[in-house]
Amino acid sequence: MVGRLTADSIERRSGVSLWRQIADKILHAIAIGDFTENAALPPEVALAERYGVNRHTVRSAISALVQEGVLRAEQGRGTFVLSRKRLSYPIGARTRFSTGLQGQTTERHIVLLASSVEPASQRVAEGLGLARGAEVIRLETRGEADGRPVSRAAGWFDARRFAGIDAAMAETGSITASLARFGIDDYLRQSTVLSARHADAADLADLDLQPGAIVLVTVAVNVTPDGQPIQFSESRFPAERVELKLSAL
Amino acid sequence: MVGRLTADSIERRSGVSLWRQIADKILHAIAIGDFTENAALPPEVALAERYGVNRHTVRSAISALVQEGVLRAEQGRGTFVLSRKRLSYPIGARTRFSTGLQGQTTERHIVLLASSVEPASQRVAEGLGLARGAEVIRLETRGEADGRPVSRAAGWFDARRFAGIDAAMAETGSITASLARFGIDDYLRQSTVLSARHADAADLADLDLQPGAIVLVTVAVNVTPDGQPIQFSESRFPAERVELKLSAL
DNA sequence: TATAGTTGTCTATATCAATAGACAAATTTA
DNA sequence: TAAATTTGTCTATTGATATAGACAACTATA
Repeated sequence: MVGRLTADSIERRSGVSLWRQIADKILHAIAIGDFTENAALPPEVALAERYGVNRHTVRSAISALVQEGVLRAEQGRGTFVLSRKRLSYPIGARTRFSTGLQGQTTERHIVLLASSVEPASQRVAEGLGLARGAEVIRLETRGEADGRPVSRAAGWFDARRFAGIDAAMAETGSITASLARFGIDDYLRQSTVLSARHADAADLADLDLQPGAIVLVTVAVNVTPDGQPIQFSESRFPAERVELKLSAL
Repeated sequence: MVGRLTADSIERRSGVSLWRQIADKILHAIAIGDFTENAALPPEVALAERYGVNRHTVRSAISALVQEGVLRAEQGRGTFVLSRKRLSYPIGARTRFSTGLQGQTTERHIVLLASSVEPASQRVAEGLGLARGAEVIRLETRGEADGRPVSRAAGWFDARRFAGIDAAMAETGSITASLARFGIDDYLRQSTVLSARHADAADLADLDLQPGAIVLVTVAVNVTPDGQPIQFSESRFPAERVELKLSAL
């Protein structure tokens, strides 16, 4: 029902071009493992027939994916899959960036892109249990695994309790390690709200995506084991490279 | 960072038309509550300027949303928001359709669209702990709340253990009630894998969506309290109407 | 009752997206 | 080597997308 390169799923006049839709389908098929690495895609004429479009339209889709580094086309031979399956990012009671991707990647780390002190917006204040306008520290981060961006997040912390967490983050490259410096040995994911949308210009730049890509968005609150909110965050994941695995909390 | 009608987020040559991107932005802004019901949208010229596009392009976006029933345009007065915020669909250890939407809707139910007996595919077999090709019953369902489709799911059950569950489902309109007839008083969500993609033709028809819409996809396994798999399912949710709230398992 | 502000309609033009067909170039297979 | 298969390139045409400008129609307000 999902994922196979099925015929019945191309929409015209949708505001999404046919080549983009076909590119998305190929990406999805690769992501769920329909094509192993180095496998050959069906020839262009076959794909065109399957989707009921012109061969040139299929070529547009393929060339976009070649551009993205997902496929490699060889004249006379065929078109081949380069990239691997989607990463499976676990979300649970103890959601941690690095440990979650162990086994799937050889290397991963978090980069601190920017930090600032600002008054809490309505939703941040609610999430952290602070008064609206209270000072909070915002950390803008990007998660990378094997050299590819896999997440882009903003995290907010009570400025009074966590003064200097930006420096700690820059030094350690780890939220968990930074919180440890403030006496937080353990923390739990209290709530996660999930949505999806098209990537905007910022996402495209931050996550190295091509226009038209989809991002998964999580808005979450982390708390101490006794239920005290310590972090409010909004994270964006490239849907073509990451799926979220919801594990037992 | 997210959600406001921001200027910096329109991509050209993306395979997604500008009017579709703007329509998505407006939908998102409504969904996260930037516009309350009956609120007026900024005038077309203002939106055009904000996004750096022609007024006619904004009009295309608006007319698509009027078509979808999200907005109402009145000549001389303005354009107004009709629809409410997204439903928040809870996913946790005891994910149940009806109870999860209580409080947010006045009415909700599940419609059985089709059922069949078939050999288990690789992934269904893995999910249910059966041999590949073992007989399974597939139930195709649609969840509706206040008359609007909010989910479209396929569920698979071991045909030997749950023979007749299709009839029970048709009669009761509830997975929980149907399972109860087979002695399952309680069941837990064991795993959920989440992804997002553009809606395909089937989604458009089933979920009453417009072309270009995004769907959230969950693939889940439900087990008895002692860990025995009883249901494998794949559900699709319209991202413009539903967000997923991951609660404690 | 003017006037300003807003949506609705029309014409025209340029660019992107998609189709159609033909043939070249490279590789594999018979 | 010849034939079949597959990707690459080119020309031409059509329809959708986007821009630009002008003005009509309607509403609210000064």
